[in-house]
Amino acid sequence: MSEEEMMLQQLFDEEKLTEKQKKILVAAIGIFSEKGYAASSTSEIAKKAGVAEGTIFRHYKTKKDLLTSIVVPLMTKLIAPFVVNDFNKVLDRQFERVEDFLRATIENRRDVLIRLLPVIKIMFQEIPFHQELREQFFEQIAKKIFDRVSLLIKGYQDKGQIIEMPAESVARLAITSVLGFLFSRYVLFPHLEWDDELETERTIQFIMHGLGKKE
Amino acid sequence: MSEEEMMLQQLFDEEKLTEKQKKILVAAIGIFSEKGYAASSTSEIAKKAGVAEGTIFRHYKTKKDLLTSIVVPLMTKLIAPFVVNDFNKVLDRQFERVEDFLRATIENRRDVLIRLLPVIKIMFQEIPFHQELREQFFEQIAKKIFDRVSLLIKGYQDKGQIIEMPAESVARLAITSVLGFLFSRYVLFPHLEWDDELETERTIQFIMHGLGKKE
Amino acid sequence: MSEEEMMLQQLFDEEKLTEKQKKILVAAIGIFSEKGYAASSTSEIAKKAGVAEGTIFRHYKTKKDLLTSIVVPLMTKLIAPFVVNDFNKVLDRQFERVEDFLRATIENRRDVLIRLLPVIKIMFQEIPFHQELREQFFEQIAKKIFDRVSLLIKGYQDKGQIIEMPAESVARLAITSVLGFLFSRYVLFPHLEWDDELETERTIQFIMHGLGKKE
Amino acid sequence: MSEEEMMLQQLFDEEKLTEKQKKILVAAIGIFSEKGYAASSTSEIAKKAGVAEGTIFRHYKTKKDLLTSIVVPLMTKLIAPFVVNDFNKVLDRQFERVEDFLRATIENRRDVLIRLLPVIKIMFQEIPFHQELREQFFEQIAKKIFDRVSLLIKGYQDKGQIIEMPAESVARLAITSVLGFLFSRYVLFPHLEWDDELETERTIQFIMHGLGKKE
DNA sequence: CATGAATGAGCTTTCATTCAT
DNA sequence: GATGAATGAAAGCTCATTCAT
Repeated sequence: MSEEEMMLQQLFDEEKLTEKQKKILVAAIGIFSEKGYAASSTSEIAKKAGVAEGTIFRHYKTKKDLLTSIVVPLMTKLIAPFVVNDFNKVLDRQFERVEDFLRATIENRRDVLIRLLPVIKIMFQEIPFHQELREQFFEQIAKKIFDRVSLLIKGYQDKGQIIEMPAESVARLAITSVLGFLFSRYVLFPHLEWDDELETERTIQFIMHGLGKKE
Repeated sequence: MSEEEMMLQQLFDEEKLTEKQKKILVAAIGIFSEKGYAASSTSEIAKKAGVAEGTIFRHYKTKKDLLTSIVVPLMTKLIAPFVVNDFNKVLDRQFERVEDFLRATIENRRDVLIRLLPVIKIMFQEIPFHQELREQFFEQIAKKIFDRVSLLIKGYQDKGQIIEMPAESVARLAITSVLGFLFSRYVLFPHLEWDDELETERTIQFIMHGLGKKE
Repeated sequence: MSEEEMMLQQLFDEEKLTEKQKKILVAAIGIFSEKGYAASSTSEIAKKAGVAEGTIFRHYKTKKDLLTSIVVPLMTKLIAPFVVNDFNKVLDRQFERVEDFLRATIENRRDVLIRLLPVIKIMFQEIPFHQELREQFFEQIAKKIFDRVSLLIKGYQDKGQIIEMPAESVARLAITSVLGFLFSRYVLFPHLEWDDELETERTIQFIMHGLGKKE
Repeated sequence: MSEEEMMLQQLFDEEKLTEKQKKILVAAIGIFSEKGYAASSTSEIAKKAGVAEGTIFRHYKTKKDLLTSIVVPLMTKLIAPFVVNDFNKVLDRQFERVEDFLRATIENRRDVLIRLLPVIKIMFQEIPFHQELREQFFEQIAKKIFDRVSLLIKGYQDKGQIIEMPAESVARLAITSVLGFLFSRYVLFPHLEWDDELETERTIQFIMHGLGKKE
């Protein structure tokens, strides 16, 4: 329960949740993430949460409401570091070199991501099928993160550290590389042995210098 | 219907499909891809296919069978170029430079990918929830492609074109970059305007040289 | 079943009903009439009809649909004699005296009413709670019957058989008297002993001459 | 609130009702009358009354209890004038002519009826489905009123004002005429324009002399 | 007294699957 | 082979009622 408690705290810290609500959320996250939203039944969630089925519907008007109550706070959480201005200002100046910035970002977000992995999985699974989630994701997350990242990129381009290329393309390439790493590491092949520090470093080096050998 | 016909031909060419079967498959792909497997009903598929509900179950014992009949041929299709030996031999020698190989591969697979996109979407959506699919995917696809790609990588490393790094890492970085591009292009932001040739080139350059500026 | 068969025939003669549909309708009429629409459960109807609950919903999309399918044909049936023109023409001329017309009308509708009594009960019970039924009732039934009856009244007024009074009032007084009789006879006090012929005659005499003694 | 207060006072004057109880009763009457007893939920009543759901069940053991607590006092109220002996004695002598008695009765009861209309509607809607209500209605109301009215009728028959006919029939004809008027006026067509005084008079004249023209 | 969270039985409805035609 | 009516289990959800606070 401790690990789950931490996940809940990460996601819902501001809100006041009763004991039953917590149990429902933990159970729902577990089952949604295991079977997918549509294939999960509220009765199964209730059983796993140890509450009556009616209790779920007292707190969440519909099953979809339950999904939303899980995914939307996640979105807020994910963009948090990009919208907190102080943090941004620090960021810009703190890291002279791109490599340092990348390393810090990956380190910084890694344990949040790991802890929230089940919820992130739900989010990506369900985004294609629920318009409101999709809209929220693109307008709240994608746009905001992109704006923030664009500024950073331009900063580093001005310093001559990053090649001249539209920010869109730079952002796409860098972000997919980082996410590709995390996706491989934690979703596709979590069962393999990973030297996290080494692979992080390799990913960063790749982003900076590619795979080609300089002669 | 022509576009769908082509998709079917791509996927099921060897098998003999009756007219009704084709309609069922096309309808199922459409609905599975739009709503997800679990949220799709066989009655809706039957209606869209213009057949009776019973007809679906005459050809596919269960709903899951229908899913399998759609996704498994796709897997076979996707690895085809990597297992056809002749093609491989050609590949190895044909492209002196990594860039040329990457360019050719992307070009080569792009329209297959586009045409099969709905089915690919279904595959990735459902893999997490169906063990047999997952196993098939890892053992048939991931492993075979990785083996093939490893050989290629070692070849280019021997030629001194690619830096020394374990093939696993090289493969991961290269593949996620290519897939990240295609995913951004065709799934996340298909509505944006893309200069395909230019972005392909940027992706290749990124894989080879990264984002860092050489001074 | 014979009595119920006749009821169904009266109500649904034009439509082709399968055996199961008939059973569902008969069961639904029985239970709706006994407990009221809202207090009846589809599972109880299914059990009484001897079909699976799903079967009900194959034929009637919703529970409300089932209600509508029962009540709307009744409305059509009830106004039938007033909209069939031939019948009307005959009516006008056939009965020289108002008394004869009233007697014929009561006789004519009595067994239809008795047979359809459970459905009529449902109709009046549910009209206050379902707008579409209410609208249909007022526009289809009330208006059409009133129009027809108004003409008759004016005819008899012209012949000097009925006092001068607006048709609305005449119609109201006559109709409520007839319905009041039938309501008392078949709904409120069906368990009392009734001399039907005698009470019919009394009702007619009352409509014509009232309760006051002429000296 | 004033109109509702008056309704409550009419119905529950003897009992001591707390503020919450009054709100519950008013809300329940409103919702029962609008949707019917079975289709009304206690939670909706609680919300409309502005109390917690539990509060309803503190005052009324069950939902049915709430219905009974509304309908039974109504019955008592409705027969009140017929069982108060003094009033009866007065009645008998006060009105020489039947017409005057009818006029006085209609006038006398009209505003009570209007004010209690929602409750009366509930009563008639639910009587068919609740045996205790039905029994109470027949034994308390119907019988008592009939007894009282029979006496009156015989009195007027003795005076030669009413034709010789069994009291049952006379009562039925007179009562259905009066109720038919009130039902048309206040339930079926309340939206039409009514000249109340005129229609009352017409109804009385009809009861006395019928629709037939005397030659 | 009053509250409202919690309950679990029961509701309407959907669904994959079967099978007589 | 194809059909679609029939099934009954299970779905999401509502509700009257209870009870700790």
